[in-house]
Amino acid sequence: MISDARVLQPEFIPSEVKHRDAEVNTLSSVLRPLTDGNRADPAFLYGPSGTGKTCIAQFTVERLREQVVDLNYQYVNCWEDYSRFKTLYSILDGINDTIDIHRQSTPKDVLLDRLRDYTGPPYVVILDEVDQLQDKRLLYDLYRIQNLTMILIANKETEVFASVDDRLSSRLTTATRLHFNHYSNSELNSILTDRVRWGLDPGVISDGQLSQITSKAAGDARIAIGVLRNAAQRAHENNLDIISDDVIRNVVPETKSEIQQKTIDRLTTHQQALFDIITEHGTIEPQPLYDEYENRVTDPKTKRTLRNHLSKLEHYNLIEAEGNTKARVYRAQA
DNA sequence: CCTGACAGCCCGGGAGAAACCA
DNA sequence: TGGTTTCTCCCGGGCTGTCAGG
Repeated sequence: MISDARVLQPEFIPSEVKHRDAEVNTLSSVLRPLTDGNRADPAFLYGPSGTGKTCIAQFTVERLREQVVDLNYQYVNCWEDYSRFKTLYSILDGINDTIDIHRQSTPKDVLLDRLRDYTGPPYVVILDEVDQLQDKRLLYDLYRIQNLTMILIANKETEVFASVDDRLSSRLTTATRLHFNHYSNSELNSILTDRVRWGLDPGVISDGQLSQITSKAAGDARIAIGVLRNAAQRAHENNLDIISDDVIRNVVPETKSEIQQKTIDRLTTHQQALFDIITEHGTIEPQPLYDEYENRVTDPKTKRTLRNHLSKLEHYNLIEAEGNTKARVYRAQA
């Protein structure tokens, strides 16, 4: 059934990408100075999830690396490394300059100094989910590093620029912006067709079934590929020779909640409790929310901390917060 | 009432200095 | 003396109180 599981994984980067020629070309031309050993202006990739931002960034840099003799690059996910320290650490890690600072008690901002002292070949840093970075001033510091080229990735353009101070935003306005739209159904279809050809045995899934998957994916390649992967896995577990319509139908909602669950798993128990209460109620006012939280959790945190958690949940697009002032209502994401 | 910016507190943990011990 | 344990300091990060503002 499955001949190559790798190509069905979300982090797989194909050796050629489809339907993003324009984006790849634009990004390549932005990065062109690197071929002469110079730094390139920052690029800013934004658009909804599953539209290929991360993939195209990595693909383009990889391809450039094959052409350019000397080029360092590092992928940083700012969701995981959301603090200034972690992001810097991760960036330094990309040039193997962290051997002697595996520790915390290094003098303040020695990490940034390190980076300033970097004199190697051009260094490209991909900052994914950059809107999750808690201290955006870091971007300004990074911008001023010689020889460092930034590729920023986020869902919404405004999320990043809103919380950035003026010095940086005036500079970032010159950054090349690339907007990624949802894939059309036929684009998704051809992406899936490739994955099927590379990853599955011939004949296990029909064209009609692929269309069935893409129509459920709403332009999100991550969902489409995830459904394909789960369907193949499920069919394999059930000892089926081919993927049945039933399997696909069952696996669609599972895959969607699986993707959200990945986000939820990264939350602390307190954050999860808040999230659970809000989802169960649909909408809820602050006070009842606090009350219920206190009932549900041993060793509850203070209201102040809950507000921190809630704004984080909102930032992660797990909940919505309506009304800025006393009419505040928390609402589960549709 | 409720929020969000700001600042300060505390905790865990690493590092280097200091103290201790054979 | 050399090796080992303890002390002290510093950092990042989570949490909280305060406070102005809606």
